[in-house]
Amino acid sequence: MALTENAAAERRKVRSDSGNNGEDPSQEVLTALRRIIRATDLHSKRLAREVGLTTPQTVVLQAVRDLGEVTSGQLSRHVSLSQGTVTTILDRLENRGLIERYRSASDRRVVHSRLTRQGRALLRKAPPLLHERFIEVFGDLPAARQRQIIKTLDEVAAMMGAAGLDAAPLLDSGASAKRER
Amino acid sequence: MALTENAAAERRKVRSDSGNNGEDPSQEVLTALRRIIRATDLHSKRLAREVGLTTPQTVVLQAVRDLGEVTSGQLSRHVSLSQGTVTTILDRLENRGLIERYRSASDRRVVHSRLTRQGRALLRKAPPLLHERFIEVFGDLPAARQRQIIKTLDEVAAMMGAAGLDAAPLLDSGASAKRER
DNA sequence: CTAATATATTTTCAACTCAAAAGTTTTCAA
DNA sequence: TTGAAAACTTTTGAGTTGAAAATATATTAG
Repeated sequence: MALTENAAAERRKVRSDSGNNGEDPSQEVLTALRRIIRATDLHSKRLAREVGLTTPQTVVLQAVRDLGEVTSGQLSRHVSLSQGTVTTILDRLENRGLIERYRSASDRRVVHSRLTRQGRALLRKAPPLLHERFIEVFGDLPAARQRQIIKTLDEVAAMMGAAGLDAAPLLDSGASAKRER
Repeated sequence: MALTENAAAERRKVRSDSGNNGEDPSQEVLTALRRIIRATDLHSKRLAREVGLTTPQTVVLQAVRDLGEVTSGQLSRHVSLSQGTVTTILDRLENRGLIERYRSASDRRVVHSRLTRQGRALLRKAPPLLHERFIEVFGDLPAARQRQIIKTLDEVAAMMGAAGLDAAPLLDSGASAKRER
């Protein structure tokens, strides 16, 4: 009996809900993410043109700098990219003489990477990995707001199932313990 | 005395030199974004395996459904992808018989796309564009928190320069001089 | 009417990305 | 010792991505 009225009421509620086009909230998340991803792509292409290094190349190069003699597996976990992806990026960096690769003497399966002099020099010119406007605007926010944003982004990453991937490498910084081989 | 003006300079000074231990907040944003982007990539690959449509393909297909007879330029703006990208995705969808393309009779430069029966059928199986876990967890959050998250993501997108990028840069010459036609 | 210009799309190019398969080397068990 | 299994890395295959060049068509100035 009251079914039709309930349906009508529900529709009315949905339609008048917010100023926007009655979008499902997940949809809005998706749209926002797509714009963020596109912005990072555009920025990366611009860096490639102006500085000669894309964002992923820079991230990997910095990781090589920070981790020292490092295997591609460690790199892969550190920068959140698959092993194959890291290999192709290292290929390019090696071809340009920015890094060197060599097999470990003790275990010839593993391949170490390290910066060359040129890689170190190029890295000093430090291409900014985020849009300048972002760095500027973000840096002007109150510290509390900055933390909120980071926390929200981490939450979203966790909700998307990205949590476990970097759990292991947390040891990287602390695992300087005793790893004798 | 110049202290207030040095705020910006101080911000920039926060670049750590050799091991970036200090965890500059921008760096944390970058890391979170990379994990989010990776999660969306992984999800897209999984969809491709299980449903036969990647995320971008689904997004474009849905846009064709929602916009009706649509040009690739309109699609490009609607889904936040470059024109060339949209073309390659439409190529794939067309090859599989999910859409049709045909030139406009009135202006033969423009190409319209529309769903085929099969495209419509496949869309009804609606592959979820976000990780199920995300949809579930996100949906359980209070509505106010959901809105906060969306607002934060939109803010981040805007800070990265992704806000009005679609239309504006196309009119680079003359800067919005209005001309009667 | 013709040439220049503008508009819409596609093509080309280089890079990124992951999964899965393939290739090496090491370790371990029988 | 000899296989088999495990551990690492690279290769392969398919798809996404944007910039810039190339095409095709339309519009406009002279």
